Order: sequence, then C-alpha cells, then structure tokens
Amino acid sequence: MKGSLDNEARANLRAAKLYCTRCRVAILKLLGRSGGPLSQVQIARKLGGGQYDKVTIYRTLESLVNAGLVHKAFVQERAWHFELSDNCTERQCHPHFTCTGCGETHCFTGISIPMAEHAPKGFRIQRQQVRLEGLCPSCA
Amino acid sequence: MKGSLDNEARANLRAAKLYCTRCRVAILKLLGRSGGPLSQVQIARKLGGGQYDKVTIYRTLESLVNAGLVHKAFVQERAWHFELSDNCTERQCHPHFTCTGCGETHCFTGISIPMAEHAPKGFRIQRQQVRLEGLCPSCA
DNA sequence: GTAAAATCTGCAACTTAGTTGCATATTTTA
DNA sequence: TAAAATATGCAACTAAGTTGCAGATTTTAC
Repeated sequence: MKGSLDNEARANLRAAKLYCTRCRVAILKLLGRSGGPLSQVQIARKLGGGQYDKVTIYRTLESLVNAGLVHKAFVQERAWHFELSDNCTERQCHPHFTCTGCGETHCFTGISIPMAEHAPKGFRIQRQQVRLEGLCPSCA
Repeated sequence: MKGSLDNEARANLRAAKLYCTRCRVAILKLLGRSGGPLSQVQIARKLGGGQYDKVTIYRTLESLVNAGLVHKAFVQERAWHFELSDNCTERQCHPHFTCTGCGETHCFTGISIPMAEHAPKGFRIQRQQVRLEGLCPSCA
C-alpha cells in the first residue's frame, strides 16, 4: 500500500506538466507527510543523506514552487534583520511589510493584529510575528 | 543639532550598562532613523563600507539584542522552508509555530488570523504570513 | 518498443552570510 | 591617569545557496 501518496504525487506532477522523477516524487511525498515546512537540509537528511545532491534538491523545490505545488514558508532561522525595540511587547511587535517590487521592508507601527488563539492542545504560544507582502507607494 | 539622537543612543547604552562605543552609537542611531529592520549587510553599507568589520557589527547587534535595545525581525529573505500548498490561498496561508525548545516548526492549519487592514496610505497589501513562537507539548 | 527531443541530475567550483579565537585598541573605574 | 574590563579587527573557518556543463533520465512521436 505504498501506492496512494505515490500516485497522488505523480498525478500532481503530471497535472503541472513536470517530469515525474524519483526526486520530485520523493520530495512531494515527504512534504505531504511532514507536519510542517522543511528546509533543504532537513529534506536531504530525511530522504537519506547523499541520496540526492543538494543542488538537485534546490532545483526540484524551485520547480515545485513555480508549479504552485509547494510554497515557501518563512521561518526565523537565518532571517537576521534588526530594529529598535520601540512599541514592541513581549508577545508581539508591529507587522513588517516587504515590497515585492523593490524589496524594501517597512515597519507598520500603526497596525495591530490580534494574537492567535486556540492553539492545538498542548502548545503554548508566547510570541507572534506578522509579515505582509505587497507593493509600496513607489512601486504600486 | 546632531546631538539629540546621539545623546539618546548614549543614554540608552548607559542604562543598559554597555560601553558607549562609536559602533554601537552609530548602529543605534541608524536603526532609529530607519523605517524598517536592516540586515548586517545593509547596516555595513549605510555606515559607509569598511567603516566597521562585519564581525564587529554582528557582535554589536548581539549585545544590543541581549540588552533589549534592539530585536530581531524576521524577513523572508534566506528563510527557505517549503511545504505543500494545501489550504493556502493567494492572500494567506495558515500560521507556522516554531518551538523555542526543540526548534521544530509545525503548521497550525486549524487557526486563522484576520488579514491586516488599514495599511498606511499608498501601500497595497497582497499577502500576509504569521509566525508563532512558544513551546510544543514535549517541551512545555 | 525505440530513437530523438526535452528535461533533470550530479559534480565541481564559486559566492556570501555568519562564527570563532586571539591579539590589540578603546572605554570605564577608581 | 593607570589598571581592569570590555570591544574591535583580522584571519581563518563553516555552511547555505548558486551556476555551468556534461551525462543520465523521462517523455514524445513514430
């Protein structure tokens, strides 16, 4: 019964007009079973170290993203920008807006977003961060 | 009249029991005038290339963060985790929860957060992403 | 089923972010 | 102003992510 996830992955690849390769199928299946987003390093490790070249994994992910089957989730790790601690509480800071045109990031200190509630059982939420994407006045 | 921001920066450093060094004052002032978070590379560039070693900038930021004067904002760039596109709309995906204990990231597909409204004049918000931090059941 | 066309994959080599150890320079304290 | 405390710069390193290209795999068309 290994079939069902496998077939689903293949069907999705076909629908997206992508070649059904071992690596793509493996990554789609892996992401399908994973409860959260994974990095290239995590994917490589979970598929069995050395199974696939890291370049292949990056390129595979790129094609899956372009096809809309997969998308990037932002994760704190290695995202190191700094700002003053003004107007920031323990639990939440203002949202940050990044313009998809020019790439500039702005603080939206005037907006506040309610904190998430109803975390799954057993999870304790301590902090929330919100990122917005769109166009700034000069790029709109 | 260069004084006011400068004095404020120095006062903050003193209050935090940090040495008032040229680099710290410069970075605090820079972040004070900046409308958004900056990376090490951007800071180096804006302070005049070669003025400070990158190691110094990283260490300065680290001490400012530890003192609570500055904090890290997450920015998409270089945060490359991937997941299936299930349950994700154009405008918003489910929140992601990262455990500060074990570092694992989970998708909270059951929660939804209202989209930000009232963007500053001229900005157009196209997409919103929410990150949560806290403790997972095994680490709580 | 098979050959040609289209597309992937792996390898080597590279770029850039971020870190560590240590000697020297700067700031603070007394 | 000297000694103690702490920051800084440099060199060398690790690890993520990218590019070009040759060889391998998948698909298409017959």
